[in-house]
Amino acid sequence: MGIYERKRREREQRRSQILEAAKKVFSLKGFNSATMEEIAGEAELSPGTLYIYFKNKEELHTSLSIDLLEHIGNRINQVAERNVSVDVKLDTLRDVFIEVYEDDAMILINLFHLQSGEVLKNLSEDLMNQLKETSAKALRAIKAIVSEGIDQGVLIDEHPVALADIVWSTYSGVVLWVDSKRLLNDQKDFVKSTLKQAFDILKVGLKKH
Amino acid sequence: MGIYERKRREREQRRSQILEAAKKVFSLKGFNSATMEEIAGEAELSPGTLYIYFKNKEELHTSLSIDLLEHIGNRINQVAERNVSVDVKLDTLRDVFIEVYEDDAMILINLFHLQSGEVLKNLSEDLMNQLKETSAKALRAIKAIVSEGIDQGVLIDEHPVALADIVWSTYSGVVLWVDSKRLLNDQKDFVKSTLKQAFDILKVGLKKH
Amino acid sequence: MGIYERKRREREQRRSQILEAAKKVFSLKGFNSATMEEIAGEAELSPGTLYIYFKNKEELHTSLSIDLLEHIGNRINQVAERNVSVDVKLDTLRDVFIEVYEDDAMILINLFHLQSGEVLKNLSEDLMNQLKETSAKALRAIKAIVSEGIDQGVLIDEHPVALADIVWSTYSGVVLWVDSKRLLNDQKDFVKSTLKQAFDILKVGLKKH
Amino acid sequence: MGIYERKRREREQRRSQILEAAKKVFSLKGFNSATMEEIAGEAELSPGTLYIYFKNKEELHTSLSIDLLEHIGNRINQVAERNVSVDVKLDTLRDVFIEVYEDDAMILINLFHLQSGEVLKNLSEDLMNQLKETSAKALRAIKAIVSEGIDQGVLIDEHPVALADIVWSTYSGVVLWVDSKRLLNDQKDFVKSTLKQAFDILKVGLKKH
DNA sequence: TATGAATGAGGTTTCATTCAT
DNA sequence: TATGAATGAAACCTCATTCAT
Repeated sequence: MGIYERKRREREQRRSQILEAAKKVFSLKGFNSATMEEIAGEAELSPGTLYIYFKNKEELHTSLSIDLLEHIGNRINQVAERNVSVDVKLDTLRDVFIEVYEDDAMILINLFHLQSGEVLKNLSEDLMNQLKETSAKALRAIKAIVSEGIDQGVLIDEHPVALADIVWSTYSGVVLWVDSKRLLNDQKDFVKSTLKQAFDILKVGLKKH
Repeated sequence: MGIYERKRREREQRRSQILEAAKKVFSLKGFNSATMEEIAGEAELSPGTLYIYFKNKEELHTSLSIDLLEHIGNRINQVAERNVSVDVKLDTLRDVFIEVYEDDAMILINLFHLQSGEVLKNLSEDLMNQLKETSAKALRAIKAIVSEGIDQGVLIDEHPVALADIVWSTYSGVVLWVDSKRLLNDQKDFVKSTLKQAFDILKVGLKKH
Repeated sequence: MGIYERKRREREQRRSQILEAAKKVFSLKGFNSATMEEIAGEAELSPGTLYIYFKNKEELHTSLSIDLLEHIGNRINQVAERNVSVDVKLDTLRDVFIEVYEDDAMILINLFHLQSGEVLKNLSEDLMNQLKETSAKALRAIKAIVSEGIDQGVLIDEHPVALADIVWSTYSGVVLWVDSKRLLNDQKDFVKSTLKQAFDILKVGLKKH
Repeated sequence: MGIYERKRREREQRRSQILEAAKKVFSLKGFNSATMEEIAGEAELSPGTLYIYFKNKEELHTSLSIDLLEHIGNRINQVAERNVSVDVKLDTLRDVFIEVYEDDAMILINLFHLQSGEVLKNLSEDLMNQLKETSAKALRAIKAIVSEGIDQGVLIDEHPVALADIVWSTYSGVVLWVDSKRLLNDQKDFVKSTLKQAFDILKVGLKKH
């Protein structure tokens, strides 16, 4: 391995190290209460180093979101490309959503909160584009499934982009709301079961009757 | 009018004056970027005065949310009490949601963001309870409609509380997501049309087949 | 009773009412943490009213101190004027000090803390003079006893003013120190017993041998 | 000198720099009127830097007191360990007290004022313990001298802890009272002479007759 | 005289970000 | 590249005091 390659890997590894730490701290404290110093400490690095790899706090946070979005997009694409019926695909999509939630509940919640304009203001154009693209990709993956259903006459005859939005909205809505209900009312965690139920209902609603 | 009554009205009016200003500034800047000084300026009052009427920034923000939640709850109750079929009630519920969004988009968005635990930490127990209660009330109103449908054998045979959660989740999900899509992609505002579509699909999904 | 006389009495009573409340609150919270609003509340009056009777917070606090100083001065004078030996007078003086401490520990402590220049800066010249005079009066009363002892050849041959200062210093020193020891070390209240002991030792030290 | 050692020294120096500035400003204005910004200015540092070295204003002030207390404790211990008579030790103790006053009058006065519970509220448990321990150490040093005298039958047969309290009380009492007399009556500074006199009297009072 | 809502200056503190080493 | 001490702007909030009623 050449010296250049080794350097590149080291850089890559540092980046991951920081992202891992950031994930932990953001999950625990939320965006505003998390401090760069704390993230640096968690990553066993100094605050200054964080700024070598990420332009600012917003970009660090957004990078996390992009990574998760990318992961979600990939998983959905896998579903879309499988050689099964649309009906099964919708069920599998639902299960992917649940699985992602189970893996990384807090980051997912933060991702949906990022949908607030407030955090997006300090992003560099570059990262903003990346975020847009990754987000769009995930949506396109959903749209692919929906489109297939429409083409086969299985799903209702609507604009597939709009339907994909509704699928995604249902996802974020359930996650945010049921999670916050837990905070407000000290209830148990019903996110998974509610997600399942919501998507079962949604599937019926989407079907041509 | 007695002096006592006049004083009470003046107080009430000051409070509204502050809430009105806060609504404007929070809508424009979001919770964190909005400053108490700016809100005070907008209300043509001094910063100190804000703290006579509201214990801190969080409580001022939450008061806005409570007011809106109360309004929503009332509107839903009106729907629930009408002497029409469940089918019509669901359509009217959808229209109420759309109407509320049209009246006060930014505050509604802030309300849904409040579902993040971060803002809830500095609330007095009193206001917290008020928030919980108002929130629960709105949910109960939805549940009433759903329960009626279940009892009449029109809607699917599920726990009405869970169904109410799903209805509300759909609402918050669509509002947050489609709004953020606008921010991300500079698209036009599709919230209203998407809300309509989402609830039409949801209604079908909820129906017994 | 004429209307003028009644008004005067009412004023007097309001003043006492405020002083009483201030004593309570200052004792509980100390000078800085006590707020004018809280004192007003305790006196069942409005904040504004306090400023009719006292120019500012410092003057209100100082008025309390002056009242206590006056009381101490009177009690010492009673001792000085009694027809008993200097030896007995010194013992009685000691007992007066202990008694005053028992009656109003916190105000006495505040009085000694007032000896910090910080509180004295906002006083009107008028009140400052009053404070000086009352303070000097109490000291003169002690000096009278000490002088008598010197004249009779019972006490050591020193400047009586200096000796009076030492007596008073011992008083304030023990009260402040033993009280703070309680705060620091959660010890029991040894002020009274230590006062007794300190003055017994002091008496021996003052005596001509 | 290694890099680690140099860094440590730099840190140490910064700390001293801040303490020095704080001493100046607290002495001039007293605890409440002194502002962190002013101290920062005096130290030619930014306000934020102060908070790297001291948790808050109270801790900065208390650190000054602890340093002085430590110094006093050391000086007394030197006296206690000398190979001279108790009588000489008591005289030397008195001279140490006077010397400390001469070196740092204002900080000593602030130290005695710290004995007010008000300032102690924001202290970390750690610093609180440090304060307690340093304070106890100084007292123990006095107690050692007194105990020796009691054991040798030179001093009166009392609990040495109580006697140490009385010695310390006399110190703080004279310093605070005579200093405040200067403020009140614009008198000259009699603290040193009064201290001398007070301890001479005290010594006689403590002696077995 | 009494009220008490309103004022607004000013203080402490936090923390993202920089930069000399 | 990595460090981490230093920065300094800016925010929240308090509360003594005022003044129109």
